[in-house]
Amino acid sequence: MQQRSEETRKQIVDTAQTLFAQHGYEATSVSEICDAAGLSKGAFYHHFPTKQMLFLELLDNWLDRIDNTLDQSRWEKADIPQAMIHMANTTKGIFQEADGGLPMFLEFWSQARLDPEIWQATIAPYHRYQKYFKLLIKEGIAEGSLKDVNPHLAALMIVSLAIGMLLQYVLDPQGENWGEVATQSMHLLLDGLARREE
Amino acid sequence: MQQRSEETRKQIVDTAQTLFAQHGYEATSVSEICDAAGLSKGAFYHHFPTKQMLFLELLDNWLDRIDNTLDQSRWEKADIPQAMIHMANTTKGIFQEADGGLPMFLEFWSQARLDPEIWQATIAPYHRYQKYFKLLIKEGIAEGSLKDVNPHLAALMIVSLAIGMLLQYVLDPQGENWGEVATQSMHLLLDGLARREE
DNA sequence: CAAAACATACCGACTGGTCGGTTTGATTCT
DNA sequence: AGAATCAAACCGACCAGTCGGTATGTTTTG
Repeated sequence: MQQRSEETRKQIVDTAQTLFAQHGYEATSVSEICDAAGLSKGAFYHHFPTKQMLFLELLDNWLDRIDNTLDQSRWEKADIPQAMIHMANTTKGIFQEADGGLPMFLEFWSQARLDPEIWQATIAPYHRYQKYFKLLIKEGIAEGSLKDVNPHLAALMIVSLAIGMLLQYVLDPQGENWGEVATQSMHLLLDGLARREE
Repeated sequence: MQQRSEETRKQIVDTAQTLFAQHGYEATSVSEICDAAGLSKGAFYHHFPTKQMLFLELLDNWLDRIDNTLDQSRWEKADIPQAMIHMANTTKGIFQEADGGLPMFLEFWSQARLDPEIWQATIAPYHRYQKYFKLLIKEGIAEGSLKDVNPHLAALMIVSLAIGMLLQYVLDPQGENWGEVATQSMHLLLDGLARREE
């Protein structure tokens, strides 16, 4: 019993993931998901209270995968700048992890920005990343590998860069080798653009 | 006669701008726009072929205003880094220029990303900005105020930063003084984060 | 058998867009 | 001047279809 139930649930999630990525959240109807999954609407609403809740599950899955990817590159590096560069390297994986699903997250979020409940679910992880990098930079300053910059500001910058690149990746996936761009950007950010007097 | 027509058209555009910003693009129906504008659906479709086309007009208006804002800070420059910082200063104005309308652009774009025609209308200005900054950086390198970095890459970074901050501004307008953050970030980007051996 | 799992038929609300008709205001004709 | 004319501007009832969600029935499973 539980066996079949879980399979069905997984089937719904997987199918929805694919269709959302393909046509977007709004453009994909519950009926379409059911048809493609070879199930009925009854089955769908047996497993999920609303379409939104199904989506939130997808969102959580994705955030979890990001967290894992990010944490992995945290521990092996002794030096903060190196850790940051390594993180930039993993960006490509994060891009692909979403597997074309990024636009749908964006769409969903922009739709649900007025719903307080959904709003919390989306903004919380964002603040988490902000704090994460702030801490990282503080460590870097403490260990002397980074300048004595404003950690909060620097963290905002890094998050901005990440978000900006994610968005551009969505916009134009083929236009650039975004994984490479992420890595090089981190180097550039660490070194600075302006010529120094020597 | 033409007098009235233009007033009506403006009325539609203004009302739509407000409602889209308030509730989003999809969530705002044509009927709602008509009601709020004190007009009929017939009037609406007399002036605009589709809801999408009305939106594209709003988009164009906004892009024009950005271009103007950006170009203004271009000519008084003495030195490329200074011009870049000055541009970062104007970011705040660009944020406010959209006046709560940013989410709707995002939503619309994420919805219409599969429509080739709309796609062109949205991606073209984006590429324009990329080239604009690339050129700026080349000039900076030529005049010796910038390091000999990869101009394309640096331009991508700046655009990424801008996009990322725009998005975060949308996400959390009150959370930070984003105008100030933009300015400081540009300084940080020019100087770099990493401590130099001296 | 009871409860969970799934299917089917259906609902009410709402959508963008259409269409035949009416109003308006400037132009032309007498 | 004033009546006739005509096209642009505007109205609003009305599609044809979609949507998320529900109520009720049927099958499967422990």
